[in-house]
Amino acid sequence: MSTSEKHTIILDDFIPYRLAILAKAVGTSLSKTYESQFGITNQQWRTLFSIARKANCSASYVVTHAALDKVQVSRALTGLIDIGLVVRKYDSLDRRNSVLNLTVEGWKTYREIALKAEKFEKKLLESLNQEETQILNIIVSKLMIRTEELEILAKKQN
Amino acid sequence: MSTSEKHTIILDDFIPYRLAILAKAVGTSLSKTYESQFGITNQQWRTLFSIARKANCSASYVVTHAALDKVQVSRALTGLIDIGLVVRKYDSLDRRNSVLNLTVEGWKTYREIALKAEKFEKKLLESLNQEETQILNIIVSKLMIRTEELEILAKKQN
DNA sequence: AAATAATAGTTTCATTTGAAACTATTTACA
DNA sequence: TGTAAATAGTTTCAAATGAAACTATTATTT
Repeated sequence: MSTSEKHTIILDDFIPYRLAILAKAVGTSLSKTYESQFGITNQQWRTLFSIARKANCSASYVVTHAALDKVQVSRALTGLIDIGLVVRKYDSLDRRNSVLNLTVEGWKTYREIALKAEKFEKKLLESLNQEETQILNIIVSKLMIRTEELEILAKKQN
Repeated sequence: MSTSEKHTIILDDFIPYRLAILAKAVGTSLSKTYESQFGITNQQWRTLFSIARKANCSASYVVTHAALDKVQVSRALTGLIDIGLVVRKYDSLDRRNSVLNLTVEGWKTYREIALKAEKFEKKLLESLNQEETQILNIIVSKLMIRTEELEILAKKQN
């Protein structure tokens, strides 16, 4: 074995790479089920789903619950308000906080997209047996936690 | 249960979302281990790794083996050649095809990044037991295949 | 052999992105 | 009370992205 072969990483077997490819493929496939029909971006539907889950929430709530940054949420909201799916008011007790809600049309769109998303997920998971689906969820949770741990470790070394 | 709650998708439980978040977190964490030190982007190291795996390859080879599009590969190569990690010649039998190789410096950088990447993957997978790691690989493969199937099915319906 | 199509790769341009700077409001504290 | 710090959200600007148009070369057709 030559020196150059000692550390040969086969991209196809490298977990971070595999996860990136898979997540992109799944995400692209899913987005096709709503983007053209509803004219909504991934960031917008994540925002929509966050507001659906918690009425009267603020943009900050969306930031933490949709894993978007505040710039993305600000832009997603502008779009959603423009097309009449979301209404924004401001908290009278603290006028910095927005108070977000879905309109009737917003709820309708939300339900339609949610239905499609559920169907998509169901079809995707048909390829796994019940045990695998369960373990997948456990593994994803473990890897998320581990990644955070590694981040903290790395920071300490700087 | 109200109509609006019937199809409540909790983002945190939605597999496509979970995969996206996980892949992004892992990718960001990994990229920190090489981006600053080597001044190399994700696309560039994927390109580097593809060439390391197959000397004298063409840009098209990189396109298929690094899951990048031809624009990304073209730009990654420009950068890698600029900083002296890759040399490009052209196939004398078909001058459209490039013939790519790592320089001595390219091999050195490759080995250093490969070592870091391996360590990172190892640390990441420390959170899983051996069985889980195995199943993870099986699941990722199955989901990749399933996503392709769903894409084909969706296309047929248009 | 000339015209057409196909392939490999690059450049252009319009859009997307995200960090940093900014506005507006509220809180802390001197 | 007035000044500084913090918080919520928006805008700006420069870089990253990707589709489409482009160049260069080779293959195929007529």
